Amino acid sequence: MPGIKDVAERAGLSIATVSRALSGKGNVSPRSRERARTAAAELGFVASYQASSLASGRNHNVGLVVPSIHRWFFSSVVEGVSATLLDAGYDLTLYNVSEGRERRHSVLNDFLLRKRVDAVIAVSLELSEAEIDQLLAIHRPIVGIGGPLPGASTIRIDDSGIAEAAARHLIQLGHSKIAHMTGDAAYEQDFRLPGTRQAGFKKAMRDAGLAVRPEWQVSADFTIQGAYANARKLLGSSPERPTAVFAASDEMAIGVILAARDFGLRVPQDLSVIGIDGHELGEVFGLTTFDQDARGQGALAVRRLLERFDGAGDTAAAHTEYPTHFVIRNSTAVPPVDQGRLRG
Amino acid sequence: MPGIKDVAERAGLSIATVSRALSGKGNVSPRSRERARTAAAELGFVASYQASSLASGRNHNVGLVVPSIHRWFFSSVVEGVSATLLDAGYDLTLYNVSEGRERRHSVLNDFLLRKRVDAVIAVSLELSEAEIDQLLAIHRPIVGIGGPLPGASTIRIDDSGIAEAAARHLIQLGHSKIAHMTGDAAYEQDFRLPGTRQAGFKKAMRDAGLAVRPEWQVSADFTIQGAYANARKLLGSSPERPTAVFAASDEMAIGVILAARDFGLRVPQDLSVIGIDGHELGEVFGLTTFDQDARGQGALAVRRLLERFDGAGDTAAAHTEYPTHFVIRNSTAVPPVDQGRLRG
DNA sequence: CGCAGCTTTGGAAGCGCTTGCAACTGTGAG
DNA sequence: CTCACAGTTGCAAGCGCTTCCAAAGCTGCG
Repeated sequence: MPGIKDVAERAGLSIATVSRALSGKGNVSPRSRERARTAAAELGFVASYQASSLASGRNHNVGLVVPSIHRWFFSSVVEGVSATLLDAGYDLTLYNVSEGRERRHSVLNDFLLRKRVDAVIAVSLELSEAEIDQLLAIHRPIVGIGGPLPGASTIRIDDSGIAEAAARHLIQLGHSKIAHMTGDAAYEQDFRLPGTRQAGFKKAMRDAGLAVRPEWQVSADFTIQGAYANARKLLGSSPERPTAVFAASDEMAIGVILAARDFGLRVPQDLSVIGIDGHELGEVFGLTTFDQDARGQGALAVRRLLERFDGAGDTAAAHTEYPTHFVIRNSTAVPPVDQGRLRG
Repeated sequence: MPGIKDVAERAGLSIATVSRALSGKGNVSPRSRERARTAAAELGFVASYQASSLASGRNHNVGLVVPSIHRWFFSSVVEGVSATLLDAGYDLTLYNVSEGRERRHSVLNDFLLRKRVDAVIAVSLELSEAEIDQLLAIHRPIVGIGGPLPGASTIRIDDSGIAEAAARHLIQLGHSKIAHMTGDAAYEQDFRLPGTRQAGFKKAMRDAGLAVRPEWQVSADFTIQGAYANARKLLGSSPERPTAVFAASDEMAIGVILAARDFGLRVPQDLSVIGIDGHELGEVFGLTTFDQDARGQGALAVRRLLERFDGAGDTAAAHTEYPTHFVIRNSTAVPPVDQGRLRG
């Protein structure tokens, strides 16, 4: 395995010059640069990351902390982060902390702190102040996606705003009996997102003078299967059925649609369903949704960091509201004619 | 940020002793060990990975190369690998090479070769001999999951065997008009998996004396939406319809089920569907499938590597066939009574 | 009481790079 | 023709650990 020394010998240059030539930093004559490059290529030399990290303090490695890898949002963010990082020549160290607080704790302490990553991207993870301080203390930029992260830069969509708009869309179609499927308490703890979206929903309802019926506020774990199970309860047991469901994620909206089909309810004729995400499956189900480009959010987070590394960016924590797009397909329509009213 | 020197001073020991005490290697008196630990804890000391890697040659980091992060199989493997690695105190460097050969090439060359990872886990990736040689040349163990990897250890399920068993299950139920949804050519190139499963299917058909009709051999990209689109063509256009579909993955099987529903076909009364995977969504759709524990495969791959690191394992490439379980739910049943035959 | 043989300890030499510094080269202006 | 200066280059000092080695401290047995 060739070292820089071998390259230097072969190129007839000093180690220092080779280092500068290959890294592009410092002044090197075109001639030397060319020689160094050729020699390196011929030997198949690749600089040892540990050595160069140790010497330079830069790792070319960013840590990505996600609460799960199975939810659409998270895997999409990972994809965006990964692609952008790879393009820039950075490694991605993935920390999947799905298994609870304990793992999360050990990740933060034993892994991130080991001076191993240049920066941290935390997705939908609410850290305690102490945890953030720890992270900030090691002098590494942090950017948070999809969750509040006091003291760090964040990228978020306007959760309450689009939730409100989603609900308003249903209301404007004429719905008044609207259910909301929100996220589980387990998620609330970390992400606070369920609450935010729910708040937007409630605001829209209140503004329209509509009642938020507690029995129509259901929750699930953000998965299709979880939402499916609970939507069956919602649609099967209520003496009166909602005419529309606003789900806090596309996966949950799909679960609702599947449950509706089980009961012979047609979407959108009998039941309107709206989600949030822009999941690839939305097309199959004709799902009306707010498209939040999760990949793009991941990519943006990385670009932000790269700017910082280049020294261009300012150190101040910046908060970006990532734009979303309303995608109307055919899972939402005017409510069915009220049977009771017809009869009366 | 405290260094080992600070710990040594505080503990009243030499740097060498502290290093031994904290790493657990070499003889250190219980007293010194205790002192070193306390001092390290008080200072919040964590050894720099780059420094210790440089000095020891061990990185405590394994590279995981996946072709995508969105397919069920891959994200499940990532999950299993991640959890097991984290438990063992290792970092996971993720290389998502979804964007084609070029990216793959650069990952192999510029990233993995940088002496940064202690081992490589390649999922469903077929590497050229040259690429494998390169990997083996840097003296790092490689284990492949779900794909052939000549020269490296592999973990695979019996693809052709379970495909054969799946087809046989349909045949034994009485089906003779069986379609097969296989993977795209794009996947074939790297994974060879579509072909292997297809071979199993064909063998079962041949053994039963049944014809493999080319127009019922369809393919998709392993996604629900891709399979859905092509299943619509299959079920909609054929003059004669198959009574059963064997899909090479659960996600594709689900796509088939959704397409069937669009045509008013009941599963399993009108159409039997069987998949392979053990996808979480299988339950929602009552999908009969072969459960391959993808998480478990990831975990096993890591355990294999850890054994090697501990020096216990032998260097020889080992091939493990990972067990699968047949899960019968209610997407498969006897074929519908043949209308033509009734009339005749 | 002495010594072999063990455990425990610290000194110091790296691991393979980056980079500050000083020396050296070549250029154009004076 | 000389001098100042910018562009190049190499030397050598680290980066923060691990680990070899030799020295020191113990133990127990003859």
